[in-house]
Amino acid sequence: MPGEGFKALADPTRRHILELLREGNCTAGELAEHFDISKPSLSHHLATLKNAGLVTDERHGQNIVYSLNTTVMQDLIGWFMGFTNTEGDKDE
Amino acid sequence: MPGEGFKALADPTRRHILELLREGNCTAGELAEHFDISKPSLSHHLATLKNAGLVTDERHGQNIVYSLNTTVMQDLIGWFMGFTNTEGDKDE
DNA sequence: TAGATAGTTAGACAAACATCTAAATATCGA
DNA sequence: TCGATATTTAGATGTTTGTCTAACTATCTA
Repeated sequence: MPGEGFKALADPTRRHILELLREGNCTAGELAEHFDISKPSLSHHLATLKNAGLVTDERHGQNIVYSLNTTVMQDLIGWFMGFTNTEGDKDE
Repeated sequence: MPGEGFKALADPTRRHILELLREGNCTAGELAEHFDISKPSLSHHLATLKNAGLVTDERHGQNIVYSLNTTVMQDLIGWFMGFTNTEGDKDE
């Protein structure tokens, strides 16, 4: 059920996090440098993304490195794909 | 700015409306038959979708017919596409 | 024009959400 | 083990969201 994924995508900060992660893995601190919100707020957004399965985290010493989970991203894209090429489903 | 679109997609009822509209245009009343919420609530969801540009409405006599706006849908898909085939952006 | 039907707008309310500060946990280095 | 650094958890607060009922607007038909 992709519901959590869509809810996670509703917030612009979280979409921006995903865009940053697309360029490469980041620690929570590195991500925080890109935003004007407190670290606890960012941590909360990361928890939301993790809960939705969109990112994974892994501790490396003092840092926690976040990575994109493209598999779940693909699932969401799959939903959208149902809205493209609908002509093919009908009579054309 | 696709922000409104993503927010509109965050609600399961609204996603279901889009899925129904994908099969063909519907009046507000026809859509209402598929949900257990009041008509004002549904109307509010339709207004949200319309505000996001995801649907258009047109009055036909007593009825108001809602249609999918696939163009805006494509814009959202475009955002997702940035997350696929990222290998191609790098070294492969 | 009066009544019925289709749909929206207005206003209220509880639940969910984004944010903050303060405190806690985890790891590293001396 | 002690202090510094990185990050999360706890608790509070203001805003947004989804829902409702009641009332309103628009259109059709007799």
